[in-house]
Amino acid sequence: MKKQEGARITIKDIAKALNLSTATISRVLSNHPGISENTKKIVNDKVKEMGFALDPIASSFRSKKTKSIGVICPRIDIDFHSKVISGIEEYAYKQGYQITIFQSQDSYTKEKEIVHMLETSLAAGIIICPTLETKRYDHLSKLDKANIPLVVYDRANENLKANKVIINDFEASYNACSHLIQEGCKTLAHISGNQNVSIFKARLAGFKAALVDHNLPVHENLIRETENLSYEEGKAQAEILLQQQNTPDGIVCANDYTAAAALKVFRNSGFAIPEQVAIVGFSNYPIATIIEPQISTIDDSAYDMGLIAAKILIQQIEDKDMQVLDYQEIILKTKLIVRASSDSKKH
Amino acid sequence: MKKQEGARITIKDIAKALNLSTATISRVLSNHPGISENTKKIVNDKVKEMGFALDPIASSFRSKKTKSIGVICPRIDIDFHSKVISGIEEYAYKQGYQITIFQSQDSYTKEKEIVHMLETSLAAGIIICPTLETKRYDHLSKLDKANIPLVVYDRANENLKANKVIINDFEASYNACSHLIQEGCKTLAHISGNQNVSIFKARLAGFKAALVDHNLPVHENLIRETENLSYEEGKAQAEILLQQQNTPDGIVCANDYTAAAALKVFRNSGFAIPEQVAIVGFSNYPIATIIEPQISTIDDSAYDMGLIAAKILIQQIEDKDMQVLDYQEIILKTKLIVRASSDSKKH
DNA sequence: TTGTATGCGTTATCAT
DNA sequence: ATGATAACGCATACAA
Repeated sequence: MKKQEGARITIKDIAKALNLSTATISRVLSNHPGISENTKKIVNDKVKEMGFALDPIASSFRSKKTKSIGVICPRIDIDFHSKVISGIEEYAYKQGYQITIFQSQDSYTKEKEIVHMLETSLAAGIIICPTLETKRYDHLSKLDKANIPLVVYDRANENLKANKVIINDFEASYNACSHLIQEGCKTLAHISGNQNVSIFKARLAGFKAALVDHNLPVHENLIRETENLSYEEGKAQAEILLQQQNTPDGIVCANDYTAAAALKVFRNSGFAIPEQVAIVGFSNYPIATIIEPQISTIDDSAYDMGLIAAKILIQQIEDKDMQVLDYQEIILKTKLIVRASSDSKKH
Repeated sequence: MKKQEGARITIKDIAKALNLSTATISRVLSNHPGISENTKKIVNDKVKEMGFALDPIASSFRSKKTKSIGVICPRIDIDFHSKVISGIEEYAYKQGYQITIFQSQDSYTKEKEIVHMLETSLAAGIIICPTLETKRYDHLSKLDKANIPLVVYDRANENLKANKVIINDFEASYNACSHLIQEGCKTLAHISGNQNVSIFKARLAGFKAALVDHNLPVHENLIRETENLSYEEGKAQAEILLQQQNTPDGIVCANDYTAAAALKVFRNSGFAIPEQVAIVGFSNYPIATIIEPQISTIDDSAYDMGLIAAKILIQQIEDKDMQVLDYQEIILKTKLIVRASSDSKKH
């Protein structure tokens, strides 16, 4: 009886065609040792000839291993996260892994739900940027027991023991502030992000430390917290700064949207940028080079962060037996990019 | 003998605990008709009590169906695509589907490779924005035979028979141009995208049609094609426009980056915006409201596009039996957003 | 309404 | 170096 039209070609068909056992075919296909070069060749040839491909589902089912990496981020359509994911995808694809993406919408409940689902669906590993709400980490720590490797990126709380890929927000912000001081600023302001989030706390701390180290006063009234670092919030806070007695001559912003907003508010009020007020942003968004004057900023290497997160995750997936003893913590270098908004020489 | 610690709970365990057959458990779990309310209840209770969840891999293996939607786009870290994907993810997640993401990097070869892989991995369906290089569509049309529903978004070639979610680029561009004409512009320019791509062809065609319909001349020397609609290319083309005898008093740009560039070039050369040159962009990028003056643009409803793509895909996945006869083509409404760059009244 | 039995395609164990 | 065969967890055809 002829094989039904359209039916899937299986390992059995290859075995039959070559008078070999399915075991041998399987071994060739997964590069097991102890197969003669000759059979390797004839099997591979036949596989190509018949256009055969392993059924990844059957394979996963039997081996209890998948090639699928779960990625959880607050939202995909935020520039930073989409760049990270782009880096993850590119590396993972080359290594034969697929990435499955989830948006937590910054909801802790949803994050837990997604993690649990990935656990039961046998994800090979998980890469996550935890929500702003996440304070407890049980759902993540228990992945260890389930033998699912985990990498946290960007928002890495110190209470969570896990592999981490982060940037040194403290240092980056310290450098940004020091740069403004070197440009001659004396009265410095900071437009900050949500202070419940470690990275924004670190940026504020770096800002303050730079002031202290350079013997400049910390003006608490010039430290303005925002919730989401949106352009609108930046505008509102910049307007408050404008009304202070001690108007700042330098502003370190926790992202480029708020930097753009501050720039606009101060320029519209007649301040020369950077002569009277110098401004530095954070993250190197596209707008930073489109705004006039162009905004000095910190390159946060989002793409690299994704690439490296994928790299250490896959390394752990494939070295599962060899017991990785310590969690890795990769701190990526940031780079201060000086542009017209803070560079008196260029202006 | 006690069940081994850490071993997965299966349907069998539930069956044993309740003195029912695995078939019954399976039926309850997949909501089959013809199960008494009573057994439904005791099974569901036990399932909760034991913290059981179906093994999705085993389930897929057996039923030959997955809950995984493949999404292929040129790059994730492009604002438009990340918004579309965000929409896809949100809808799909609610319906119990996962999305697996791939970047084609605008390579036709890679696109084919990915599609083929999704075919063998039994994707429940595929959502794709084809590459700029894609001219042949065999790899996509044959998904029909494999019984994998397909939805194409944004770049939908007329040669490809498939479900499509697109915007009316012709109309959007026509409206943008007509708007400038109503504002009093007589000499209109267009900074266009790659003319091998249908949507950019349509935007140019819409631009021209508006001119013709309003009895204005089409100046071929004022139609400037770019490869990627980047800010830099926009600048270069704007500078060329500046040197023409017939300097334009209105520019329709195929995206907001080139619009921002044109705005900058013309303003730096002493032109008043919008009084001497009015400008309209396309896509409503974040920069459009940050640049000064703010840029008029077209809202391309990227998020909705993703949402709807997911919706019609899942509908087809679940109605597979009922033979969807025709391909759907959804054309989303666009909206002209008038801002200072083209609105003489507001200025 | 429920139970029995089979097999999906692959990998892994044990043999040879 | 290769073969025979069991087993993974579930869904379904068929039986009762």
